[in-house]
Amino acid sequence: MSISSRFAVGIHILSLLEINKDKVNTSEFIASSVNTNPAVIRKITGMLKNAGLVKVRPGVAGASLAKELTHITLLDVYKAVNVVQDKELFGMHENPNPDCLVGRNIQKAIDPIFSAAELALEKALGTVTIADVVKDILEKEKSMS
Amino acid sequence: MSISSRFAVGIHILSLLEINKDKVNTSEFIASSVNTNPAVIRKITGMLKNAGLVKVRPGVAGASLAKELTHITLLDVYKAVNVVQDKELFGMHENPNPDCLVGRNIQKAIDPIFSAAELALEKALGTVTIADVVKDILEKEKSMS
DNA sequence: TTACTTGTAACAGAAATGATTACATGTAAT
DNA sequence: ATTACATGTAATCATTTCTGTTACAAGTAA
Repeated sequence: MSISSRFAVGIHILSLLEINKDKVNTSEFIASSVNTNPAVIRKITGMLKNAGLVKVRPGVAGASLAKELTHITLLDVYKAVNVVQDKELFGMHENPNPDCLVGRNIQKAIDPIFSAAELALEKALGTVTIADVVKDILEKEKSMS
Repeated sequence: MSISSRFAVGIHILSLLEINKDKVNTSEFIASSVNTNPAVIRKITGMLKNAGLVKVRPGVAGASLAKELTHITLLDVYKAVNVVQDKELFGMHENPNPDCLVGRNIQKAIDPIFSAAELALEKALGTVTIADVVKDILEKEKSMS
């Protein structure tokens, strides 16, 4: 089981919008870079738009960043594309037996632990910005020559 | 999307084995506490056994802990029940376009970031032991009276 | 031999993902 | 206003994963 690739695609889109900002980034063009269907891109771009990360307008070709590179963290993207509902990274078995000491207390015992782990994950994502990713992409490109 | 509840169930099983260690913990009994099917319990218990966390024998009723409480971390359980393949917590879109600057570098750029986040998650799980969970369960029980 | 348990495989329904198609809606240029 | 083209969105489909369920072989002890 993996967290939906929407997250990775979201990062891809935002990086592309920056690196290719002088041209018109249609869903079709972005789709060709990601290697998927334009409708998939439009859906994800819509989510990024709702989160205030991207500017797009119906009927008008092209998307662009709505915020500064350095002010968009991967956590923002993660939250934007809804890959994990809040406090639900870890699935919990429902209805453990209330007649059992363990059954009636396990959820309350585990919950804060799962929350802490989830928070650690999000904190890690919050320290990286799209600017970092873009920089890295350009560096990897250089080092290929 | 959530990580399989096998993880939570695994924690439940191990806690139960400790708290109920004076009795015989058959898959049927455990299943009644978790509120699921015995076959599900046997499958998960089998995984915990393979990881050296639990003792079970074919034909002989009951399971028990194979290690000390304080030496079983939630990370051990997490790894044991195979809810997430190593380095695959975050799904990645396959085959981005190699003819695109972003497409051909995005994976290498994102990979270490995803790994770091995954590591942060695992580190958080590594700091908690089954002993902590058991203690918490007993405390929650007390505070209910 | 009997009674019971674990180990496993097979199968089914439910939910999520990603791709695809289709089309309504919106915009701008002619 | 008409035309050309892009976005927004819903519907559908194949695939995968999960959880539960059933069934049964194999192991153990009385």
